[in-house]
Amino acid sequence: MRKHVLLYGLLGGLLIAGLKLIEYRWLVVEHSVEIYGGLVAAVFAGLGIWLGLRLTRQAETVVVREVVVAGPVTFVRDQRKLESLGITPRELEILELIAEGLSNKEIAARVYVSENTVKTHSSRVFLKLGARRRTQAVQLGKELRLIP
Amino acid sequence: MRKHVLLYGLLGGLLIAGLKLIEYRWLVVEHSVEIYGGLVAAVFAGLGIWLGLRLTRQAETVVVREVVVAGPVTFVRDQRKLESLGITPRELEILELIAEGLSNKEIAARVYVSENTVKTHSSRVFLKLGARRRTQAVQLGKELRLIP
DNA sequence: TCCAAAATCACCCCTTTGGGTGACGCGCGG
DNA sequence: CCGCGCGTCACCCAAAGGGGTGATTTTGGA
Repeated sequence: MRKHVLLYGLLGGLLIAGLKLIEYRWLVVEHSVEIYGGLVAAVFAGLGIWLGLRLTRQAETVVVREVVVAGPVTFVRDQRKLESLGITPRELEILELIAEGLSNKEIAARVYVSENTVKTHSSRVFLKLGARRRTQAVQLGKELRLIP
Repeated sequence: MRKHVLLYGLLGGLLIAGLKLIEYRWLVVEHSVEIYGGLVAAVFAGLGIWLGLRLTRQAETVVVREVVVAGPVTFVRDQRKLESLGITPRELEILELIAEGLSNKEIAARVYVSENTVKTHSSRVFLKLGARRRTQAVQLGKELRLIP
């Protein structure tokens, strides 16, 4: 900004000097005042426009438009809810496998325990979730952010 | 833009007239030319700056920045997959209710049909999805973007 | 008007699931 | 050392789910 003012003043001074020269050398005629005024007006108007453009060049209005992008929603387990419900890690594991659509028998084979054990875990987790069916348990588990 | 030029000209004319008045009424003194030039320079410079600002006012730079927002992902049903699997609207409806954790009996009460009908629909939808259990059907339905 | 798809309902049979109870071992902290 | 929580397993029973077949009605379009 200060630089602009200095430049402005310098150019003005040079112009005045130039005009003085012109006035004393070959434009000392009648109506020279009008010509002089017109010249000054034109030059300074141009200078003003240039200066105005200069001043507002960096005055860019940055508009940040937020765009919702379907990003991979990172799943964060709600540990507090998990603890408040008293769901053990094993029970949660069984619930996850239930959510994958596996039967008790398949789950038993997956985690190397008997089907009866899987039934016990699932029964407990249903009790803690207040679910009557495994589909309901899955729905509740997802709602409560216990499983992805 | 044309308006600006006209305004500019008009103001310039008025200024000239004003200056003429000043010159002939009470500023007919020595060095009046310098004063005259200074005035013209100052006024036109101001005018130029104003004009420059005016012209560049609408030169806004819009920066679009994409921001990942964990927004509620709007569910869009995959109609093509639905058709390719030959799943009827009614069957889809039943699948949705299954996904909500309802039993066949509850679904029957909800849609005002017999439990046997619900069983038929669910059986068909399981067949079309290649699911053996309702939990698996739900999981597949969500994967295939048939249900939210 | 007639056909085909969709929707509806019923019955049988078997599997799976859910609920309840009881029991055993293991590890940890009082 | 004893209790407690957790994980494990077993058995029983009732309810729900799933597969198959067959049938009727509704409905939308050729």
